[in-house]
Amino acid sequence: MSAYNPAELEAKWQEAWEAAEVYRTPPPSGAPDRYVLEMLPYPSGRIHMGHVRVYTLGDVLARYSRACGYSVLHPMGWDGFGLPAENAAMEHGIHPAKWTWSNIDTMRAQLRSMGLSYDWDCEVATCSPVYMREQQRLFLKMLDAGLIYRAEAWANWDPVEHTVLANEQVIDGRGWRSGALVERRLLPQWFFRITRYAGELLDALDHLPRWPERVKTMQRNWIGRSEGARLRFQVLGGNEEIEVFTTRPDTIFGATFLALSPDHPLSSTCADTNPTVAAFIQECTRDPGRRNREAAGPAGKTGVDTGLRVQHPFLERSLRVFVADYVLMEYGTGAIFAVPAHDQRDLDFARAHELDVVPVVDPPPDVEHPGPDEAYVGDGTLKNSEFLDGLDVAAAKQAVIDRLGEHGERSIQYRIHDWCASRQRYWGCPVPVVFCQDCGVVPVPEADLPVTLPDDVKFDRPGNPLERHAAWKTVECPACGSVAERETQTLDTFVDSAWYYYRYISAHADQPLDREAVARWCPTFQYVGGIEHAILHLLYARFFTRALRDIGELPFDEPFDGLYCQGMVCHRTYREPEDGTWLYPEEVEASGNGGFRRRSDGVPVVAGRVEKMSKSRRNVVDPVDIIATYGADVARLFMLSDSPPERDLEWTTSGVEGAARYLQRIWRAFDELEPGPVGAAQPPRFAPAAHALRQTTHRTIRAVEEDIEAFRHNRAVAHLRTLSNAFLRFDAAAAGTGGAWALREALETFVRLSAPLIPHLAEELWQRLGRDGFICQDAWPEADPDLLAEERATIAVQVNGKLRGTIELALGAGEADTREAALQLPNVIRAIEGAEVRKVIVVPDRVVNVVAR
RNA sequence: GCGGGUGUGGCGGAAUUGGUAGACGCGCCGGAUUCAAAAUCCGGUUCUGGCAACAGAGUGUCGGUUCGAGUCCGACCACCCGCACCA
Repeated sequence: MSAYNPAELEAKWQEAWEAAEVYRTPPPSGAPDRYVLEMLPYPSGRIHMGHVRVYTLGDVLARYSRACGYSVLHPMGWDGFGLPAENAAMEHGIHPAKWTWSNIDTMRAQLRSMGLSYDWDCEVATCSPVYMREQQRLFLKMLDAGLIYRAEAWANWDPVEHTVLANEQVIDGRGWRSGALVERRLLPQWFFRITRYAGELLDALDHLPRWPERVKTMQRNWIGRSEGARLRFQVLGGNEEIEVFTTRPDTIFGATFLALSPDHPLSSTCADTNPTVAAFIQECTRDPGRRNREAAGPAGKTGVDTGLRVQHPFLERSLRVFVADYVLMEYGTGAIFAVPAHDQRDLDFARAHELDVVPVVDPPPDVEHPGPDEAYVGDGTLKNSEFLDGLDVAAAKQAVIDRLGEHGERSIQYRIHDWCASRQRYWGCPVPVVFCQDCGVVPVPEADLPVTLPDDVKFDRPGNPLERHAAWKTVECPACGSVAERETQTLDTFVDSAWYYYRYISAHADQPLDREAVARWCPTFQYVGGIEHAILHLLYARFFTRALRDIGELPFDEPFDGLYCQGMVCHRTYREPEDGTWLYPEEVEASGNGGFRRRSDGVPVVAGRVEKMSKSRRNVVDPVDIIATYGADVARLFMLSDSPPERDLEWTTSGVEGAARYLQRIWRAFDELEPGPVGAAQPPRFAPAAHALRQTTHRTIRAVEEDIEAFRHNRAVAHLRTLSNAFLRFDAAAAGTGGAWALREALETFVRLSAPLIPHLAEELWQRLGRDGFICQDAWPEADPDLLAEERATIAVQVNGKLRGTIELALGAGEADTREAALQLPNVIRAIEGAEVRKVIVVPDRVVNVVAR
């Protein structure tokens, strides 16, 4: 007997798998196809526990699916472009390409050590020239189709990263990666026309039953559909019109003024002649922090009168026009009509500027009337509104829209904006166009693709080195041959990740997509990844799929049939007591009585909250160390045990050691137990103990398959442990007839069921059971229905709903027998003594409830 | 403010969807083994009372429906997440 030595055993099986190419994607065979996909990693240089968790989840599904007879595609790749490579270049003088490719090599080896069943033949790195070429081809096709355009736009400028950010990448006014306060700059940018698909992207969410509800909710909110009307107001004494969007056309008679965004074109027109307006606009531009941020009460709303007046569409009255900082250019038309009585923001502004408040909606009688500084936004009955008087809000909206005529029409407004996808960075996919003095924007010809990045760049100062690279930048115009300039902006890395999962299938194609292969595997059966991509990446991928459909590359709409978002991997934080610096877990040990102390000097350590593993808090455990110490199977098993995959998981030493102890015990059990010979015929009869083991075996099959399919891996592990508990205490010799056979069945079944979770150990145990071939290529066992059924039922007996005992009867015992047996329980007799039995409820095979008083 | 989620032993979590609350594990306690320890094995472990049989309480709080509620309904509390001056 040998000891369980994961390092040796895992290396051995990884080599054997590779030599036999067991994870190669099978050619079409008539078997059903399944595409199992996990979000590709950024090649930071080291895998972390979050990777271990996602990739284990995906791998379990891939392996389980193969066992169930599916042809499985399970690829992996690298999100190769991105800022950390440039930061590394600045800090350490390493070229981003070299840094990235060497990180990819390291991480590939680390992923291999996890025993993941990838077909590396499909591997894709988004920073490879081939990927760039195909992405640039797609870019030009989309540009041609009008799905991409270039426009001067207010951009979110990250002063730390020296680049523009998409709205989605600005969180609380700060860059999502740098955390720097974002500035506003007017720049020419490339946009993807995602708004063209706003309605479709929203409606299609209703047809994604295997997506988490919260992700769909987040996307719905992000797309932000509002129904209402567009209204045009004629400016008095001029020929301009001001167009506004409103969701409350019913309140038009309560409108007391109009307000323009400081960024509204008309605001700048006014500024030309009106110094007050000019000063106000300048103030707003200088301090972007004052906007996009809610400020409560009248003090939070500033603005100035433009002196303009507009005509009310239904009244002889005219309305004043203000420029107000609470009106956002980014939403609707950048102008509003203000109804202070029924909109809190308008009311705040009106109070600050002493403007009229005209209530036009009476709350229903049972609703409390709002205070003087409180706008009423609920339903009610219209008043002071001419032809609307007496209507409710919904009817009034309809009536106003019907009467608008030339003044406006029904309109649907979305919150989502076109996707600003250009970045002023080096390490990204170049936008394949050149600018020519005479010809304007000219696409790079097909034959000249890919536009690659120059190698000879320096990162000695901030900004985009492409702009400073004259030799690279200067080109001949493809159209007229005169001197032109390359676009120096590169694409947001979210463009790369918006379609990589199609490229896996097309990795060797000389065109962006291998349509036949894509049609075979897509949409993806299951996508697994982090919730942090709920909006950005997943929305872009959904958009890209539709865009590709519309340029004729794809025959379907949605990329991912199923989506699963796993929880974070967390760990307790520790701080040094005096100066509060964070301590790594390996610097800390338990000091008994629940406390912790520093390993080096025994000084007590302050134990903080359990938080997501992060380098800044040092509460990280390196998967490479864990795999070296305990093995990949232990790491995988621990990841799957205890916590349901969608919840956060707390990494603990005792937890890993528990998983390691368990695998050791299994290892020993396979040495010590004595199952029957391989391939022996099933005995005609089984002694009771053997029969009971078989029942446990077959019930475990059913339970584990249900658990894996429902992503309840923690339960699958619990059920496997129940099975192993059963065979560990099983004595084949003492069991009698069929004992050895039942034991072999239990052990083989255990190996089959656990193979998706702990693939290396499973192979080894399979071999030691005397079986040939790879378990990872073997079939999932089938549960025998006869063994799933119970023969006897334990029935709870209650008196007035309180449990007083249980009786055991043959399954299917009649109501009368059940009732009689229950009433004979001494405990029941005692409990109903002196009371009158009024009713006895009998649920066969389940429960008896005696109602007595 | 709007939207979504979660709340069960000391801890992670189970509970066939209205029918024995606490599966499985971590931790802890006791025992065996050992000169001793580690490892391993056996037993116990929701709380309170009791040697025990057993009794009482118990799934965030309060109420309701029901023979019976962790599960269904209503109100509330706490925490977490997303969005947020979105007209």
